Amino acid sequence: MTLSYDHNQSLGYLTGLASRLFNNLIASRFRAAGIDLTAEQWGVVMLLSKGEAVNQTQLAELLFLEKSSISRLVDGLEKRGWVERQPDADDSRRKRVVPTAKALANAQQCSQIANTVLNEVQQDIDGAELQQYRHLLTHLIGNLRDLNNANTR
Amino acid sequence: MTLSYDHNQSLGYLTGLASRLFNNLIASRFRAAGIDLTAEQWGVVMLLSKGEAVNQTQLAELLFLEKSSISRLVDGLEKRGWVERQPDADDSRRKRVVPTAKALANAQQCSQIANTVLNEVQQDIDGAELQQYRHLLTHLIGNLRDLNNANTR
DNA sequence: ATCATTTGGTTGTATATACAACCATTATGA
DNA sequence: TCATAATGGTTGTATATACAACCAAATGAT
Repeated sequence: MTLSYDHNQSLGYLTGLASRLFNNLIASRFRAAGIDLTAEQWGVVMLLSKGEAVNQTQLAELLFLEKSSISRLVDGLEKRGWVERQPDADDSRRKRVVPTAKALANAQQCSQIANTVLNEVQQDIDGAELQQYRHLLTHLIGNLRDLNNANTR
Repeated sequence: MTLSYDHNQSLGYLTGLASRLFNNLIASRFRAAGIDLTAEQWGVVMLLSKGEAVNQTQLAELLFLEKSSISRLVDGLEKRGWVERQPDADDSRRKRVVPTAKALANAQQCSQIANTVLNEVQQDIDGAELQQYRHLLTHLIGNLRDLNNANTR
């Protein structure tokens, strides 16, 4: 059967593949360094360590994830001792997600590993091209968000 | 805490986000068209419909997925009636994964939907830029594959 | 003040995926 | 030919994620 759709040229497919490879690589580097953290979990720990988020709703907004996904991500992090859920004094529905001492002690090293991976992946690519690439990627994300929202509403 | 790592500029994070948005959008368009297929499943049905793969090992190679992931993907497709597992005459370990009549009848429409999504996502982007982008993305995937393999071996 | 709505989170359920252990079958080499 | 290795798949287990249904607390409108 002949289909006009060409998977290997499809941005959707290529992007998904790159994403998986990225996450796998980060996870395996963390593992090798004795850090029990997935790429996705690192995103959360990072935001919390930087103080860019203090509760789950904020995490969901920053990471563009469903609140239920955040809930489970935080479950995993709590189980592994990277974060703790604490009650919020102002609003008892809210839960403060606080990085533990372990998180704060390891964030720097994790950050370095993540940066190293990034540098290795980009090593043979021209900086200006990369800038251009990131710019277009961000643009695509904007389009995708709009299209997804258009469907929902 | 100050970390050198900048998530919102990180290719890993951005790529993962784009990937999710892509898959969600495709899935929701299929759903809207009454097609019970995820973006990932579409990849399999597409390869089978085009005759680019006939067994699970080939699917795994083309999609860069673990054989166990393919196994489950095919389970889902079989359950929904898109494919059938058939014994291979030459090698009884192998299983032929054959698209059903339903798959063949719907592949064209799926292909169109996937193409439409792609076009909408890229609509306001210059063709040459897009070409450049895809080229770099493919390059990045190559680097990621090398790095992942270097870790494994 | 009261009732309806919104908000912050959790839980049930389903798919996507990796990794490791396993099973059966085929291929290889001594 | 027989023992060993390689191959093709499946299954157990764990995480990531979406969506829908749900609960409790806070907000708002009358």
